[in-house]
Amino acid sequence: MNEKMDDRKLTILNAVIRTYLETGEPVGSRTISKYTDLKLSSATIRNEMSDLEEMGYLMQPHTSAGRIPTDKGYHFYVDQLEENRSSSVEAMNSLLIAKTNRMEEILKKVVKMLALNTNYTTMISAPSVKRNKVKFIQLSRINEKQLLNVVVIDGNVVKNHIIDVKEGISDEQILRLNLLLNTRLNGLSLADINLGLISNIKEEAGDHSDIVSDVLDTIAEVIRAETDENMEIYTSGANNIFRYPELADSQRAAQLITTLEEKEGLADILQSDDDENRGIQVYIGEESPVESMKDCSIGTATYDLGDGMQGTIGIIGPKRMDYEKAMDNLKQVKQSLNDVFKNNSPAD
Amino acid sequence: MNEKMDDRKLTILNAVIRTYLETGEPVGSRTISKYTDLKLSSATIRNEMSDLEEMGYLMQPHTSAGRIPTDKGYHFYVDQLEENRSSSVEAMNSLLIAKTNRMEEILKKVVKMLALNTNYTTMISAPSVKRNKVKFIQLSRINEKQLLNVVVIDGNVVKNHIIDVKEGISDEQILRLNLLLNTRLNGLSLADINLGLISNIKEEAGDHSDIVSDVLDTIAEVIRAETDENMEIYTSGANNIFRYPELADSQRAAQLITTLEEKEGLADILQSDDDENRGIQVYIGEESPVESMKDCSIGTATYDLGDGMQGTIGIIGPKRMDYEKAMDNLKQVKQSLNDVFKNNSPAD
DNA sequence: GTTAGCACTCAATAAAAATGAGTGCTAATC
DNA sequence: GATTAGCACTCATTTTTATTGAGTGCTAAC
Repeated sequence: MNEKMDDRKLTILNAVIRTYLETGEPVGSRTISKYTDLKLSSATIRNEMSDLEEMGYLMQPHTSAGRIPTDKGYHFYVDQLEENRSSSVEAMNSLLIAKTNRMEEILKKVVKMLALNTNYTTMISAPSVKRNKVKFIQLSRINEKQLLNVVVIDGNVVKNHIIDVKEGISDEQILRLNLLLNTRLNGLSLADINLGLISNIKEEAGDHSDIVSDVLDTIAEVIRAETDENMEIYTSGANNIFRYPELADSQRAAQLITTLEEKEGLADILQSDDDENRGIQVYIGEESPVESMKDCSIGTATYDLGDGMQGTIGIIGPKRMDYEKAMDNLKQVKQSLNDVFKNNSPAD
Repeated sequence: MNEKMDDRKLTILNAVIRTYLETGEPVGSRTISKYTDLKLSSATIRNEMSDLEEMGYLMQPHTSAGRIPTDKGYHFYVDQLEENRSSSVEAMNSLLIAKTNRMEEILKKVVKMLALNTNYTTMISAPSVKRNKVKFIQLSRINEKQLLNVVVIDGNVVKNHIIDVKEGISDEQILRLNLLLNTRLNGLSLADINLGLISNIKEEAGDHSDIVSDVLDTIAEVIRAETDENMEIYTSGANNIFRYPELADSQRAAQLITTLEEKEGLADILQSDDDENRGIQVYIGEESPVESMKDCSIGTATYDLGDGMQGTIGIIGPKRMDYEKAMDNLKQVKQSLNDVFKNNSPAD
């Protein structure tokens, strides 16, 4: 009963999976008997496949159909790939990326290119730093009743906000506030700015403590914006799900589209989990953290721009996706992003 | 042969269309005979419908089926509505909108709410001004080698950019540059900033003409970004297309999704066409400017924030959309947006 | 251990029949 | 002359039945 995975079984399992990836149809014993080198009759294959089914790698969609891989079967296949692969995708045209220097533009371009290359749906999360520190604060006058407040944090993320002031404020007072805010807040992270410090600063600010509140709100907002929870995420190639009949029926498609549009739970997939950044992660079927993607497979890779800034790229496809291609592409994009930003610090 | 549209025909036509809007099924004579007050037999209705078909308002999908409206029929119906309608949608919760003050957030929220309310796909274009003027320019030092350049234009659209400087620059020089740039450029539009002016400024800037170039580039970028061509557009409720079988088949759906994702041609629909801003525009079927929406109807309304800032809201649905509801909602959102911004100048 | 052979299963496809909503036309009625 | 009842006819849709064929499991022979 409890069979052991021998060499021949392995060959057959791989053949079945690879064939299924191509065709999307259950694959029968006769097909394999012809497809492989090992000259075995369909009957023998049949016995082996029966064993593989018992072992949990294959299954039949119904009594008298060929076999298709189970999630476990896919996983076995993917793990195998991961070991002895060498990327073969030609380098992405880095120039195309380097040309524009707005982070948002780059990410959109990358995710689009990836979707185009792979014919799958893709997503990318904007890089976010682990511990964001305030780098620079600037208040300046726009007119009598309005001030412009600019906050820059690590990674040159800039946030501006217009503050309405009721009573007049002199240029000198603005200067003083600038000095105060910068000396007290620069280099601090969100955690460092505690209530004691805040009331301290407000006291020093005197009349204009309300402006200080406003500035602090802005700081909180920009740092929060860079945190995992409301991570910026871009997607592309949603239409590609219609290439794969198993995902294209109204029910599933509507759910998927909704997920992608609302970006529900995508953050869960794209959070750059462990620092043990071991390359490429693959979620197959039920393993997906997101309900609407239980029929999909998802590949992710984390890219790193240095200074602790990192984000994640993801590819979403059917379970019978071309894992080799997907993984190669992920690896490639990851590398390209790392390279492009090595000597480059683009501002948003 | 050439019948005239009398009162009874009109009642019947309206009945047919209204019924079809509900059911999506071709509607037969017997249904109408029961549905309307005018006590007529199915046979009579049949004759009238036959006339209406000849006149181009109705058609049969196949020989022995009920009638469905033609594009012309829909149009007749919609035009009729437009005349004697009084909006009945309860006011959108303006507070919800007013709370946040980032334009982008507002638009996303509005378009989402609209999609939720109507169960159609919705879109909105960010308000753009016709003639953008520079309002405020600020250069400030981040550190030894970097300057932060902030440009504010009409409508409080803010753009910032970090400039790398090779050689050192003194605080005094920065002050001088600020003065120079502001005195020479404030209040000017893109068209006003010509080559003569540019070389003048550069000359005055002396050593730091390269910084001036950088600043000018930023100005060009921000003003260009606000122009019609790369108008910012937000969409929501793409998943709603799956509610309507006539749009939900893979073919059509994939095209629609692609259009929405890439925002191909949406700008054409949302351009706030004529200043003769006559309320609500409806494109039915073939009238759509976008290929993938030839099976849809599109309603648009232009909103106006004053100062010549205007954008457009749009609703995309099946041809048998609930025009009344859609138009009411458009009217309502338009009004709300106008109201909310009346005393409010949010910064992006 | 391998394979040929055979009975059996079952989704998918095709073909045939039944249904029923709706029409157009004609002749009778108001 | 407008309205209506009645009837034969059309045609998409649904239901039913048959046919096909890929694939399996099992057994017996090699």
